[in-house]
Amino acid sequence: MRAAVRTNRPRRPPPAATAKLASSSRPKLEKAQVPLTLPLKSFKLRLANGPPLAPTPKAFKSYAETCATLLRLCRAAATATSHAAHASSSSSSDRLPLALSLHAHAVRSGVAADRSVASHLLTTYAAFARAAERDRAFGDCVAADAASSFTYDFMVSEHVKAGDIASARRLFDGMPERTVVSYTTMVDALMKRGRVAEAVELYEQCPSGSVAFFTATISGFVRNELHHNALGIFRKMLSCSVRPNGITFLCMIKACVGAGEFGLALSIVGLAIKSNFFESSIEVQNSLITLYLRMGDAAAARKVFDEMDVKDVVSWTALLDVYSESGDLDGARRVLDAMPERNEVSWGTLIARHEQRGNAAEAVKLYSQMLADGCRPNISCFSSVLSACASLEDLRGGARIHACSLKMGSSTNVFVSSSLIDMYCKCKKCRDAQTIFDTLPQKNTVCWNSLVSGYSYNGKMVEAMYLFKKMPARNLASWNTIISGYAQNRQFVDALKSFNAMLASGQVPGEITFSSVLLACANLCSLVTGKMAHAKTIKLGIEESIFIGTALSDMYAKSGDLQSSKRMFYLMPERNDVTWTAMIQGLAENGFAEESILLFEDMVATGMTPNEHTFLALLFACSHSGLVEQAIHYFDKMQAWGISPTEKHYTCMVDVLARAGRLIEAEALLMKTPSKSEANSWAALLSACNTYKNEEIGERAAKRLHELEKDNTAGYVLLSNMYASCGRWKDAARIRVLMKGTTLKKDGGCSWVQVRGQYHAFFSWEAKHPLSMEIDEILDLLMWESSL
DNA sequence: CTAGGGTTAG
Repeated sequence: MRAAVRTNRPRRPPPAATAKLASSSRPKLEKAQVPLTLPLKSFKLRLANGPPLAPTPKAFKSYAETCATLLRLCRAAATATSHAAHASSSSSSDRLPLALSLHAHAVRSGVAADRSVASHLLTTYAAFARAAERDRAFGDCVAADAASSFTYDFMVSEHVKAGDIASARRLFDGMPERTVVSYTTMVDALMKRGRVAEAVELYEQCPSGSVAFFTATISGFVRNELHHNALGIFRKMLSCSVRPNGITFLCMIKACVGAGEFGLALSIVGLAIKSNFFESSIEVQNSLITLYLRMGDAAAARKVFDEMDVKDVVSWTALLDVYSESGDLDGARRVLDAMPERNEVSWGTLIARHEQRGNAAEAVKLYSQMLADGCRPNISCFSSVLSACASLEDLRGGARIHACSLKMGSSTNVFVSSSLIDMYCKCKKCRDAQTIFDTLPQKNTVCWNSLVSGYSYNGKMVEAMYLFKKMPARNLASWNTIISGYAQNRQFVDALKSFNAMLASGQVPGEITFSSVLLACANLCSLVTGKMAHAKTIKLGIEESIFIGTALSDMYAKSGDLQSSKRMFYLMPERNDVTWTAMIQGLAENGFAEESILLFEDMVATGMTPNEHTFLALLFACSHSGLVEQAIHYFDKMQAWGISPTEKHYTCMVDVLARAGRLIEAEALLMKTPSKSEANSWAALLSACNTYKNEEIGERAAKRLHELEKDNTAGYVLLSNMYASCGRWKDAARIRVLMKGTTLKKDGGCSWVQVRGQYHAFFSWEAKHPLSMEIDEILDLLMWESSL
């Protein structure tokens, strides 16, 4: 069954083309083929007898009309061949020489300057894809003052079709009188290229309006995600008493969906039904499926689909998305298999949904199935599957798709190349990403952002900043990329510097910006900067956002201002699991273990589901306050909730047991740890063995620690300390010598304060601060005073 | 010569 479909597909044109062919081109083709031979033959005969003169104006007119009709027949033959492959190619190829001789003949007999003949000549050459002759015919037409509005309209649209907007615009500007049709063509072309401002200017200049003109403007705004502007145009259109048609309704449903104006959408659907544009248009019905889907009413969407008389690939694909959106990807797959025919959009939808939900492997698998089904991937498809490869760090798969996009000529598309840059960077191939970037003929801000983000992902902040500075244009995402890049690489001071540069540049920060900025403030314990950021969120009116609220509460807690942290937490209009976890963690880190545990119980009481991070914060609280029994209780409870402990949970548990001196239990738990790679757990145990002077377990722990991490300095220090504490000085010294031999340097502690915007750092292993002498003196003084 | 605007995925 599937095999039959597969073999048929490449031969069959896409459904949209079929519909178009059926409605417009095919009747034309038949009309052209029947009378084609007869008049042309008689005309050839007349040509052979020499050009007839046109003695009376009436004869001249009829001769010109004949000429025009014949040229129309020639053109019809040309368009018929280019539209349908099954039309006999021989019949059209001999039409071009005929058209050429007709042209010559028309010139000789002086009818070439006839408006009708001139425009037919033009359209004939265009249909034969003879751009040079077309332009010459147009020039002659203008010179002979035979250029009608249609001629200009036609040429403007020819330039637009060729992608030459500059020429189209020049011609449009030079038109003796601009028509609504040309306004429509220009507005549409500019909108499709994202040049909204220029399009709007033309829209406002246009003195009148037609359905197509208003609809093109609406569609342009929708395309550029300016949905509310689209709604405004619709109102304007109605106030000009221009009646919307099926296409207008289609665009308006899209506009309402984009703007989230569902009520309005439904009344527009009502209007479409009343004016009979609903039943007659499969497209309007298809867009209604998506409308209900976006409204969250899957049942209604399904009902629309079921009640449709005629369904096409688009209807089926929309249904497929109804299943994907509700999370039923298996159901979506069943729809795909049940579809009478599939196209690249159907596959692409399923691939994209899998990719978005984190099923990257499935997305890649579906991609190969799509190829096997005979569908050619398009831009969005490449983009989704490359993102999937990026998250899988699948360099081989990604490179294969890169090769495929190269073959199909899509690799230089900005969407595809941004995904390629991202994919290579995630696979740690920054050089390849850079090469792709360098060879791009035109790049947009997204391409730049991808590479900047790629370098910061690989910890190369110098390169990232170099690129960032070179960017021709920066948007909010660019600033977010560089700021979060610094924050992720723990260069918090640089993150704040970039934030200040952002504000100075006039770019308004967004929620994502603040989450990085507040993270930086929290880690620098820079309460003053954090408060300033807080003030900015209030000014921007985003302090009520759940992300901002959580980040603020976290920042205050990490900076030690628990009062403010709690106030933020309790004032938040809504909280999620992350919010609760941050507060529980904040209390725990500041030593309020009991309060932390109470808050956890509150969280559960409100019906919120704790996640693995919540339990980690809770166990952390217990371990820092020596609440052994509680820790054991919550560790068991966590598993009852269906959350399996990670290495970090085990580390916390080992720590709390070991600190309480329950070394045997701690070691037993550690042996049960599924992944035995967590060196910190063994270090915690070793440290406790040091405190409780247990050499036997201590030596085993040290051995494991050494196996796991040869370069783990902490292990050496702990072991050495343990020997020292037991009085085994020789062993202690041996470890110290070993450390020196491995050129290991003991990691030291570091603390800092911020004074008038300047950071002062103090290291445990060396006195580096230039004022350390003075500081020590003051410290002595303070200690002496407090001892009085 | 009756144009010019279009449904599904990202």
